[in-house]
Amino acid sequence: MANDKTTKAATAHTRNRKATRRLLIKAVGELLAEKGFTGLGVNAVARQAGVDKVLIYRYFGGLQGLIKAFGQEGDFWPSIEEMAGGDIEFFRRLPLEEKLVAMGHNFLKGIRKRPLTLEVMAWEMVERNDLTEELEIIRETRMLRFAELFLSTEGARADLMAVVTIVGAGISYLACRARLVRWYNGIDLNGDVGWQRIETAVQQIVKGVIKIA
Amino acid sequence: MANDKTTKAATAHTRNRKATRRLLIKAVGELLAEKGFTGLGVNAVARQAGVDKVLIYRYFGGLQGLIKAFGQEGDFWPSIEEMAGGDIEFFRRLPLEEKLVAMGHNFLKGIRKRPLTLEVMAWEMVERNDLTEELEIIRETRMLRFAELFLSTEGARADLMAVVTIVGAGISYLACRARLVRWYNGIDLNGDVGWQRIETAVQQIVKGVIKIA
DNA sequence: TTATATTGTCACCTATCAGTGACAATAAAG
DNA sequence: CTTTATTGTCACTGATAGGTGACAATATAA
Repeated sequence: MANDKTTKAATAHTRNRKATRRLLIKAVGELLAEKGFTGLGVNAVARQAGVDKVLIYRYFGGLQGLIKAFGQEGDFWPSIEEMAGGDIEFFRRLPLEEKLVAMGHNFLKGIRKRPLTLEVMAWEMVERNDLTEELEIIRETRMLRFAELFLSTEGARADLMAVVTIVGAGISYLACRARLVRWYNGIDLNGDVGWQRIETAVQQIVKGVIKIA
Repeated sequence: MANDKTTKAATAHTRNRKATRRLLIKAVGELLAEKGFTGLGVNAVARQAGVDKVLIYRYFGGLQGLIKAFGQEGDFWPSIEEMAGGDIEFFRRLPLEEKLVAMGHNFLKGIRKRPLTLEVMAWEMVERNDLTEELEIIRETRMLRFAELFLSTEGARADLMAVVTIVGAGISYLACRARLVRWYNGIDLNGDVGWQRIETAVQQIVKGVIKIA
């Protein structure tokens, strides 16, 4: 009772700059996962890391710098390989329709298993900062590169990129929203049944759009 | 310089409870539009309304109550009539494909012209409170009612509701995101050209899905 | 006019925020 | 061992947050 100050036991007497930096970066991830970005401040991060907040300024120039460093260490978006399902050569030989379906499936799976990404996506809706901007750039370039590599639009009458955008945005929205709210249009976003409906609908969309094209 | 305290001139000496309530509710909307919900606190709202913050507690029991009252006064979602394009009887007689296209068009138009709705949608991604919960309920029941009224699924092989969900979620995501970020998958969300691509893609999706069904 | 309940103002509380300066403890270089 | 630069702790500031109690100004009812 008497000494309740050390919420996280300040065992960072190690006098090791690199280790302390890691502690701080780790603390950002932990806080982001536990409380979301609303509880992300200099004081909170320092407390979580069990380190004095002044070191955030010394080592990162402030919270922005720390957040940026955090962003550079993270695996936030599915890689191109992951989006392709692992085997890029195999993927390349698939017919366009199957490519798109696999892409939807892998993207959905990829972001749903990354809680920090969902958190940051929600953040992007609200505020711009070093982290969200950097992640925007990564996602943007990666998607464009992916399209360039695999989504040949020759002879396609449909605007494939726009369709992919809507579907991707829809998946992002639903996955992000599912963190806090269970139902959307009567679909249960907390259960596998609901997500199966979403995946099937993606398949149907792809199939239909390809038929047009 | 000397007296800089009255940011909004405290002319609410009127001693009129109803009028003061209105001032406070209006201030919520103004702040939400100007600064987003991050700057939405007891102090800020009171300052914006030119009224003492204690009245928020007296008249609304706190910020939550005020926000709830704000939600009840607002026109946040397109009405069923608006979604149908104005003339419900005319809409009812349209073929399913055209219904869906019109619905997408009207929904997109309806939320893009409601900046407060976009703000609250971003809020929903981050936090649950009286306002977001109430708006969830309104949207959910309204969408289900709309589907029940117009989207007869007899003989449809596709899961129309799931498709509508993805497209609606995608539109919501893009509209909401466009407040802060301009580009998404190389589509310019600040210009009409980009949004035209989105609308056309919605048409293509609908057309394709109907063909399957 | 007087008594009462309502409306609004003000001063103040505690907690927390971002940020800084001073200083002790330690490691590394000489 | 001594000097020096680094690492980490601590105490503080000024600003702002949510929240409350006391009191003045006013309208209303008697």
